[in-house]
Amino acid sequence: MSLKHAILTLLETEQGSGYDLLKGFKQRLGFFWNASHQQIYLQLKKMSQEGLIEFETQSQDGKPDRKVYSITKTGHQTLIDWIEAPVQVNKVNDALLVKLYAGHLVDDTVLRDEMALHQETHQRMLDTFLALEQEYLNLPAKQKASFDLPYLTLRKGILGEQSWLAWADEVLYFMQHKTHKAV
Amino acid sequence: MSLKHAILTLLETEQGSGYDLLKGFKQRLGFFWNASHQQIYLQLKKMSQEGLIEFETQSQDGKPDRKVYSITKTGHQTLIDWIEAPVQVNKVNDALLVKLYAGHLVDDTVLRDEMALHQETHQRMLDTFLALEQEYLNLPAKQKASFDLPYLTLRKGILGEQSWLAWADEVLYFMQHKTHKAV
DNA sequence: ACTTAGTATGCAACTATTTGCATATAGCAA
DNA sequence: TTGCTATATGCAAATAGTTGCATACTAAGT
Repeated sequence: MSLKHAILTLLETEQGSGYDLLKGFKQRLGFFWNASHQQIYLQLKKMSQEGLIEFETQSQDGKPDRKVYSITKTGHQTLIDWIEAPVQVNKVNDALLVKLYAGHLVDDTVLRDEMALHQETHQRMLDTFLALEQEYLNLPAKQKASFDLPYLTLRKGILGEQSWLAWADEVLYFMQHKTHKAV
Repeated sequence: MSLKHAILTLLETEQGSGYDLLKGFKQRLGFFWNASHQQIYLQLKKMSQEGLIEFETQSQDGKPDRKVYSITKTGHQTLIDWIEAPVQVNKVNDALLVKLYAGHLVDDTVLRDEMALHQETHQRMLDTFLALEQEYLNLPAKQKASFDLPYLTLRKGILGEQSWLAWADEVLYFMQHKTHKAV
């Protein structure tokens, strides 16, 4: 399980509430780790029971209390131990490819429309990543050095999306070609 | 849930036992859908209760009985309905990237060793996919046409692995560069 | 003789994730 | 004033996936 370790990673940089972590997942780890708010709040509860993190309650006017979590020494060591133990190569379970595999069962337009939808999303993600890359590249050298490892994860996002889009071009080219023949 | 639909996809081509499906996942859908034997047998049981598939028991000498499953009309329609309804863009949860993100907490060699391990696996996968591609390209035109959609999924595997390896080169180059400076 | 890999199926317990519900306030736009 | 987005937290039920165990026979290698 790595949601635990992803949370520890975020809290290692700075303390925050469940809501802060949710934003952290969306903005900082979003292209390689996804988690819903339900998952995060439940996990935070478990982790504070295990002593990996601790929290302080901040009361606020009108709004519900904010629980600000921070990492403990045990949590810090748990994170290091996890990083040092090898993990399995990531498993892929991609429903779109299952659909394509069985695509002969449906009309071509069905697949083309769905491919186009996914293409838009991936293009938007690539644009976001490229903008983040520009931000990074414009930083002064000293700050750049402190974000070097996160930058490498961003590069994964960029290369991954570019590869996805290159593949989509192949698929859509092929489908148009096939349709022309059929007509 | 798509394990159900991945199974229907395999049974749509030809009937088979749980063990046959396990091999089908490893050989045919392995680079975009992974499932353990425990998952498959349980799912087959549920799906036959739902009427999506049916089975015939074949007794064998010495070995346990083989249950040969085939898709029903309901199952066939369920698969088509699923293909026609859009699915979400695939979510990524990649532990290796979480590790890299928090990599400043450990010695550089830890990350480099783990990257090298993953690199080997991805290289082996790419080699397998390229061999499968050659097999496909050497088929006579008629057979080629009947495997065109599965071939597109194979292309995804090839482009994906090439992209992964290109990224790994960036990461390892960066890490060596950093080490030289530190020494 | 012993071990390993392959064929063949399955249950049980646990862990992880999704979906739906529930509450409560504030600001902004149509 | 109605709806949408954002802030802020959480429970409950269902579904999905992993890990460990269990059985039983065959064939090939050491």
